[in-house]
Amino acid sequence: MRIGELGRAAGVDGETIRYYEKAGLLPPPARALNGYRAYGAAHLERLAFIRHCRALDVPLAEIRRLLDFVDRPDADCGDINRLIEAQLARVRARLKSMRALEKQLAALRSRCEAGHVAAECGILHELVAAAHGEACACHASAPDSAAGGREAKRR
Amino acid sequence: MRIGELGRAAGVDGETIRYYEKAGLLPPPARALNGYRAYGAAHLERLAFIRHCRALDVPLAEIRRLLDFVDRPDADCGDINRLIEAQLARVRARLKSMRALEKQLAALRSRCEAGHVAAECGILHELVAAAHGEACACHASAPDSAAGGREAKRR
DNA sequence: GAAAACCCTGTAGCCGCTCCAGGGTCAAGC
DNA sequence: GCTTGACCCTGGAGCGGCTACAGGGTTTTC
Repeated sequence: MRIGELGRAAGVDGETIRYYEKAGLLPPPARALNGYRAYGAAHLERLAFIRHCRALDVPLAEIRRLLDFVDRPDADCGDINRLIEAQLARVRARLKSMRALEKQLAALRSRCEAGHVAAECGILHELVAAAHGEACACHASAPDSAAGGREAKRR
Repeated sequence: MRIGELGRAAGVDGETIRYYEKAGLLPPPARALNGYRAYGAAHLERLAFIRHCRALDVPLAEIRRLLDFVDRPDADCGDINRLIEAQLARVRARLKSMRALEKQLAALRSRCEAGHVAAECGILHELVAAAHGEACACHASAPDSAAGGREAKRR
């Protein structure tokens, strides 16, 4: 099948499929005489796997590692446990900071009644005051803000 | 004060401060004779405000709008309510999908006992099966994946 | 035989930074 | 006077995970 068909079957945009190919997640398919990519059932399966992992918010680099296990079924899979564990830890950390965030925002929301002018806006006042560190719970537990990644690469 | 001092005072990297200036969030400061940026107390206050909003995960574009209100204290602040409301809605949507995600991952984690080989790995099997759509709760409520932004701009 | 739908490659854009190259400046210590 | 190190400058590239577009070619449908 061609890229559009594959995309519809897996619920993925064609450009994204080409991106996965470039990123080394999908093997380059055969080409028809006109140069069009020609996919088979195996590609659909692999693509569905990738999408499912992405739905679990697993980064592409880890999906690549998972696919390695799929490709080498006799490898030891102890790492898979660790990988899932790490992903779970990431998600839980993010959840925790987001719950704190929600509280902050919910508290803010009720501080401004309609019809005001910015100078008297409770929300704005609260934000400015909080920025000074008064009564501010969220500086302590800020959201992870990109959370690591990328140490010691390049060059 | 110079950029390093400001950065230390606000807990922000100097490069980030220059980035905020380029992005139009911090007004360009005066310059010393040697070309060094020279900041005053107002800059520190504004920077602290920005960081506080970022801690609330408010996107820079919205912080820019909030700063407009700070700068024009006589403007109507009805929009601020809507802005906070929108941010809260974003956070809650993301929370919801992340809770589903956590469940999925936690369920996965117990599927593989150590010492296995990839071909028999419960996690891998589960992922592959789920990708086929069998017993998969997470396709229905996938994480927001970049969540919008960017419609109808450029050109 | 023209229009619409599809495909190709390659490149640039989004966010919010972070890092680097390749310079200049300035204070302290020898 | 000279080195060392800390700081500062500009401009540009990089991250992840796509998405969009320019500028072409092909295939299908009317």
